[in-house]
Amino acid sequence: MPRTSTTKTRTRWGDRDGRRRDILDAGRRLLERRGYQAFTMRDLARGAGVTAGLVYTYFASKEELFAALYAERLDRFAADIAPLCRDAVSAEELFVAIAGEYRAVYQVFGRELNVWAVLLETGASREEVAQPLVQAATATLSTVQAAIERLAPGRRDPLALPLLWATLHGLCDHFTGARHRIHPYGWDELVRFAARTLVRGLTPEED
Amino acid sequence: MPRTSTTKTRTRWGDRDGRRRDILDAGRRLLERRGYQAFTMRDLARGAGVTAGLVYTYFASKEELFAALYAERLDRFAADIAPLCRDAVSAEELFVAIAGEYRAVYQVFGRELNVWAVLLETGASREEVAQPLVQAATATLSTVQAAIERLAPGRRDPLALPLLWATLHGLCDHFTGARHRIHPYGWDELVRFAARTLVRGLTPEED
DNA sequence: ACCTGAACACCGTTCAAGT
DNA sequence: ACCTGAACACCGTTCAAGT
Repeated sequence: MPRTSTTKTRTRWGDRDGRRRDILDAGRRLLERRGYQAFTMRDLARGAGVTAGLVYTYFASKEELFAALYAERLDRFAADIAPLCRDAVSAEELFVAIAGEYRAVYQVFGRELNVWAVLLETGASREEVAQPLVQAATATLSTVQAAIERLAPGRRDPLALPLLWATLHGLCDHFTGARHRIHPYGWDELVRFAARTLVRGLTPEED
Repeated sequence: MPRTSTTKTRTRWGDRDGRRRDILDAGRRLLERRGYQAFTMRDLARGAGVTAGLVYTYFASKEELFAALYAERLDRFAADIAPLCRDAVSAEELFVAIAGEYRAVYQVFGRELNVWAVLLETGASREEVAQPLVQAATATLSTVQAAIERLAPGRRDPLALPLLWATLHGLCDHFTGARHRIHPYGWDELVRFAARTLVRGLTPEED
């Protein structure tokens, strides 16, 4: 076939799995390029080579499609940080490394919907939508928890993990948008400072 | 006039200041009751006793109306925390107290648009919209900064304030939505823990 | 059975026409 | 000059009709 390598072979009529992938791929592409706003079901359909109406036989709503994309991304995030958690030599370095990965997720997904916010709001009524998100989040957290226990053998408060997560979230949000007008500090600088401060604050007295 | 006290006197034809207030009041009411989503310009107009079209002679867009409401709320926030900053006896208590006030703001405004995010995105093109927001934010920050200097006379890193703010933001976001599914800790518990951890982490070595 | 394309209800926004 | 109400362009979603 005289096609350039970038041109995908067309999904066959009736290939539900392939079609579903096409839709998710188009969704991811659109989300990364243009963000959730200016993300139209008609654009999505065009990107996937189908009609808007058809998308609704694969996903019940725009929100559920978004949740599916989110779950996929969180799985990749969990896979990305697993080696970091395994190999990190200090809690401070681990925090900084995870922050970088989390920021990439946040820039695409964080603004409109956040990791857990989807869960109950749509999840209360449709458990099968929330479940992959809960699972990815839980897996991520236990990976990090294991690393914390390895790096900080001393007694560690169970509240530490939620606090670290909230801080990470706040830092990402702080650098999405236009904070530059309020303070002049950059991402690297503030994340490093946060890591140092938190590690120091969480380390037991007899340091 | 045989009117109940809850019935406002109708704004006179041509009273631009009164009309503007009516629109802002209706907007605030709608925002607090139903949130930004399900906030319709037609509902807003009905709440203010006017037509949707008229709103656009007072505010250039839904977003600018929202920014105006936000600025008003931030001014109230700044006024609310001023006495807290003046009277606080410890940095930990101050953090907890401010967190409570900030959460109230966040629950209405935080989800869709955050304090600074509006600034540049709409602000780059329309400075007069961004300016009140920047001003309210700056005023708030300097109030807090003064309190920090009073409570912690030792050398204090300038990065502390941005970190505290990001953490606050992250905590609020963490408790807006459905985090309950991931961890069992409550707001009071986690905020208290965050306050203790941050104060400890920010206090110079020779403690 | 998968899939299309027209339609529906609704949104933010504009603007000629009223007073 | 302030204000209305109809209209415009567009959105998410549905559904009869095609293959």
